[in-house]
Formats: sequence, C-alpha cells, structure tokens
Amino acid sequence: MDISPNAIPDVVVRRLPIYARSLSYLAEEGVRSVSSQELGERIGVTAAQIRKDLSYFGEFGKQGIGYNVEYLLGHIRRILGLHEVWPVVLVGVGPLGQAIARYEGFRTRGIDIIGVFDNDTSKIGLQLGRNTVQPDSDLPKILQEHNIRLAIVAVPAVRAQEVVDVLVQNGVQGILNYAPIVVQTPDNVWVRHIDPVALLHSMTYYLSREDEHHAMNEH
Amino acid sequence: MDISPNAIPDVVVRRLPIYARSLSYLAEEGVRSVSSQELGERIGVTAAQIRKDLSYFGEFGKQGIGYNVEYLLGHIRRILGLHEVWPVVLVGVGPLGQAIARYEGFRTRGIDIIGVFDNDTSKIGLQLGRNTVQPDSDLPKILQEHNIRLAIVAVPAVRAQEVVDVLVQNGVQGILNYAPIVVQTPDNVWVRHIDPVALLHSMTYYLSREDEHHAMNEH
DNA sequence: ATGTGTGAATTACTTCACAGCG
DNA sequence: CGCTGTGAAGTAATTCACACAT
Repeated sequence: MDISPNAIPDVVVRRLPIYARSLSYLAEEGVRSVSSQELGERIGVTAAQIRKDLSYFGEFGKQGIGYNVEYLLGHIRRILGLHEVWPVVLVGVGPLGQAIARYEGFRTRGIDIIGVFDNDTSKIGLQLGRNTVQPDSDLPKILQEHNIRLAIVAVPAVRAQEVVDVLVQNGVQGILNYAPIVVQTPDNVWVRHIDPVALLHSMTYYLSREDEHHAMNEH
Repeated sequence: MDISPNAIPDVVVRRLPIYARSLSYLAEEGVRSVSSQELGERIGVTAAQIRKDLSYFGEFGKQGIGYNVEYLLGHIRRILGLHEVWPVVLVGVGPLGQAIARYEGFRTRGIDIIGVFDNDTSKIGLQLGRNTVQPDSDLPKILQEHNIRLAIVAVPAVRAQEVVDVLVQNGVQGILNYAPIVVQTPDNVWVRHIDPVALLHSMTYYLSREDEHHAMNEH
C-alpha cells in the first residue's frame, strides 16, 4: 500500500500505537499528566519528535503543563480507529498460531480474533481461547459475513501467498504476516511483516562489527 | 544503540536479511542469476534501492547480467556475520515462548537456541524441541559459560525490564523483545521489538481513513 | 542490448529553537 | 517559568539517470 502525498508519514503512524501503549501504562499507574520529555524518555524518542508527530493531528497539550494522559490517549485511540473493536481472523494454527490465538493482549487492545482457520483436518474443532479451529474452506464465508478487513497469517512460507490471495479476494485490506516471505498484494492492501530471524540477523551484523573493532584495537 | 556517523545506515542493515532470505529461496528454486529488478519485485523494493544498498559493501554484480545468487547470498551472509552460528537464550516459556522454542526456522538460519528459561517452577524440566526449561536463576551461569550475546525475551511486560537487566549484566548485547514495553538498556546494547498489536493498530489507522474518504465521496 | 554502480537531485524525516500561552 | 506547537534548518534516505562493463 502506498502513501498519498501530503498524507501523514507512515513512520508517524507507526509510532502512534507506541505512544498509545505507553500512555495506557501511565494511565494504569495513575499518572494524570505527562510532558513530551517524560513520554519520550520512556519510549526512547525525542521530545520534539513526539510534539511534531502529535501536531499532525491537532493540539492536545497545554503549555507549561504537558499532556493530560487520559485525554491524549483517548485522542490517539480515536485517530487509530480504536474506538471500535476490530474483528480479525487468524489463519494457521501451528504452535505460533496457537500462541497468537491464546494471547489476551489482542482483545484488550481492540483486536478481536473472531475466527481461527487451518487446512490441517486433524486440527479442525480444536478449541483455542474463545475460538474453535475451522477449515480454510470456511474462510470466504466468514470473511464476508463479518465484513473482516484485517487478518493474521501464521502459516508456513509455502502456503502464505495462497492464503493471502484468498483473504484479499474476500475483502481483507490489512494483513499481519508472520510467514518469512514477502507476499504480493494489490496496492490497496496493507501488509505488515514479522520476521524475528531477520531482526536477529540485523543485530548479528552489528555484533560482528564490534568483534572486528576489538580485533583492530588489539594491533 | 546508536549509529556512529559514516556507518552503514540502519535501514540498510535491516534490509540485508530480507535480501538474504529472498536469495536463499531463489537458490532453492535453482535460480542462478538475478537482476536487481527481479529481486526488487519479489521483495517489494526498487531496483535502485537494492543496488545502492549493496554498493555500501562492495561490487557483487556483473553489468549486463545481474547477480549470481549463490555468490551474493554468501557475501550477505558473511556481512551479517552468519558464517558463524549464533547461540541465543530464550527467556519466557508461555505459549509464545514455547512456539519460539519449537520453531525450526531459527536454527536453519544461523540462530541456535541453546537455553530456555522461565521463573515458573512448574515449567522447569519441560522439554521444548532440543531444550529443557531451566530456572531463571541459572541464566547468569549459562550466559557466561557460553558467551551468549543475543537473547529473546518473551515474558510478560511487567517482567521484561528485570529480565533484560539480568541479560545485560551478563554480557548480552542484542535483545529481541516480544514484551509490549520499551525496555531501558545501556547504549551499547541493541534492542529490536516485536509488537503485533502495534502493527495492527498502524493498519487500523489507514482502514479508518478509507471509511472517511468513502463517506466523503458519498456527499 | 542489458543491467550494474554511483554521484547528483530529490524527497522524506528529524531536530532546532523560539514565540507564545497557561 | 515550563512546556507546547511549529516554521525553518539540518540530516538522512531514496530515486534518478547515465557512464561503463560484459
């Protein structure tokens, strides 16, 4: 999915959920008010960054005071569309899919897994949290009946593209992809990718460099 | 962890593992040679981007031909430090931790989970793939004995910071954090973060906007 | 012909720095 | 005073476009 010019930069959109997350912790701690400085320290972002990001959406702070935690949190939630609960489906019920299906953190943050699917017949009927595993063949029906726009894909890489095709054909516009492959989608569909191995590899890069530096210093 | 000036940009480093992943699929498919154009189409990146990224590290292609898949893959692997296997520990053996411990995709890509830890005594001794769950109290010993530099954290948010502190105190320099919280670390430690809910929220943002546009068009 | 490698141009993102408000 | 909101300045990342090698 592309960004249209003059739109809010995607980097900013990706930070908003982090702000929301941190603000909800602050709210739980009973903190009433927070400055961009304080919030930034928690998140590892500069104060200016936070103020600039928020300024795309309005004026939420008070000069000399900072931001009211509940107020700002409410606004960010609404900006993200989280005043509604988003029904999603999960496809793929290997160990990872099962962990996702059981994780409480989705529902508490506005994401409701309303259906769980697998093509392995031996898994059909398995109970996972509030969901019962259904066959992939039921996907189109459920997607359309519930007007599902978001999906989580946790199938092996070889199956990911076909699953994504079915999802997209049936109206899904946002996909969280755990399979280690870049899936092809029409450009009105958003895809976000989780590849823990790739993230680890980006760190082995730096750790290897450190070795070299140390070796150099020994000369 | 900060980037020193003149260093390779972090965005570039983060793309390398994606290139490597795609190249290894190409190699499996028996493809010998690939152009930046073809590779870019697979990955969803421009050809110029790929050529520019690679140029930070050397000249790996042949004009008029493209890149030899095996050759380039070998180079990227080496750049990422993947000519060695990286031993890592996993802390936290809830459903997610168990899925991580059982996932084969780490070992096949140069990441070897050599120890799995939890503070829940009822889980100690549980067999997960090749690992047996050990108590958190054994962490320092194992980290030091094996000279562990990378760790995966899959504990609840409330425990993440204390676990990270122990890891860092015992020499860990790179952390893959699944807990939905930004952990504080000294600036010689790398942290990469996985928050599926935040990724979904960044998509609900765009999907909500689409609604509005449609509503506007109806006027 | 074809496709790399790369300076130059462009676009995007972040930080600065300060007016102005509570 | 303290801290926001924001143009302007400064960096960083991407894309262009073409010389050049095969």
